[in-house]
Amino acid sequence: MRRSRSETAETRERIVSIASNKFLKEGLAAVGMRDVMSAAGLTQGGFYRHFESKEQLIAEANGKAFDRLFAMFESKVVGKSPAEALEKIVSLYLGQPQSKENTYLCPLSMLGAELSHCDPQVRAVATAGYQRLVQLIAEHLMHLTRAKRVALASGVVSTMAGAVMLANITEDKAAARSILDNARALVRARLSQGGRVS
Amino acid sequence: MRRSRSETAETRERIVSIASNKFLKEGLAAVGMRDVMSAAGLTQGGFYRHFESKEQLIAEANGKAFDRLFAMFESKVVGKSPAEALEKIVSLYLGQPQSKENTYLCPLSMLGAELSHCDPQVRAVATAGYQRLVQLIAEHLMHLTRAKRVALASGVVSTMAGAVMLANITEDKAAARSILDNARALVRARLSQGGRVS
DNA sequence: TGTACATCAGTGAACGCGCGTTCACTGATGTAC
DNA sequence: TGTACATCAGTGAACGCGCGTTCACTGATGTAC
Repeated sequence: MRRSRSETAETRERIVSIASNKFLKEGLAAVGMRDVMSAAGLTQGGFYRHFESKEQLIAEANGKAFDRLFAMFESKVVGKSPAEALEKIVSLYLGQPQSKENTYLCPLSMLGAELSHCDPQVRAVATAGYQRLVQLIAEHLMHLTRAKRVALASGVVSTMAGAVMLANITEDKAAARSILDNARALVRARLSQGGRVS
Repeated sequence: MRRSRSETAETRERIVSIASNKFLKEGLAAVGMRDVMSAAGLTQGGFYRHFESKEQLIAEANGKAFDRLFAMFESKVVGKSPAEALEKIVSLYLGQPQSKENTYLCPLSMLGAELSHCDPQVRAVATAGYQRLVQLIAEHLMHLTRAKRVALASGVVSTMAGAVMLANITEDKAAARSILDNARALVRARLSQGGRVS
């Protein structure tokens, strides 16, 4: 039975949102269309009224995940000094594996290599998310040329994404924690020298 | 038709070796038993004469990938000073996405999050590989207590694994290269200050 | 050492299953007059 | 504003497919005497 425009739009958003959470927690391959649709209170067949394919849903779900992540970062950082903001962003990013709510997760670290086997549309979303993360870090750095800020931020993002990914693989919680702590220490040490090479 | 003991052992090794390459390049989910067996010149049914399940093959294939990687590192590093050896290992690790042969790849960066959804056996192999990599880096560091060397090495491994993972997602080769270069610069800067926090 | 038998590596068809996707159908919503 | 019709969101069965795994069978290898 046909739904109103607003209902249709809400349903679509709900599907993307639920899919986003499921993909981030269970991986792209492990989540099927039936899983997503039934979690949204719908049946399988309705999926293709909203999306062309699973790949399209993956692309949109990851776009949404990035949007949520950055909105959360910005909300937690308003009014802070650049140094404090940077510290906060790093803490929030590295806190992903231990966060209780689990609602703000980064596709780069949660899906990682799986993204590299997706179609160009999905990879473009992932690459854009990566660049946005680098920009966010870079704009809180000081005393450097723009190019050097971006270069430093890029390294920091690699460290953070790698640490979260590795922490998720580790079953031992203490070991996972120390991976995150060590990444944090490395980032902090590198940032506190302000990009200088000794 | 039954094979001799040595033939059987060779066949088993060949299957693991081929599986290892395929998993690293295509991902765990994308590689099927038929793919592996036919690439080894065999038919699907024979698989279960050698392995109990796909998960067991994944565990052994990743174990083999780590063994190959570390053997390669050691062979390229013999007779070098600790500092040179460290530089070489970092270069080799970060060179994975651009290497022509593609025979020495690290499961951590090539499979990443996919490993965190595997069974405990596979995750244990991945965790052991991670620790081995940390040890390898740590033992080439100087002027620090053992605990500090391990902590620093852990951060370096996060950076390298993250950078390779991110570079693989990026379709633009120049962008991928700069991710790797920036990671390398960060690692180098951090190592050259010898673990000090300024 | 030679013979008789048990073992088992490898074959290829088949199993059950869940996947992504399609389809005919329903009935409320949107549109045209 | 009211009526008649077209649209289309959602349903649930069905499709084809490839997956991991099993199985009866073959025949060379290994073992026991």
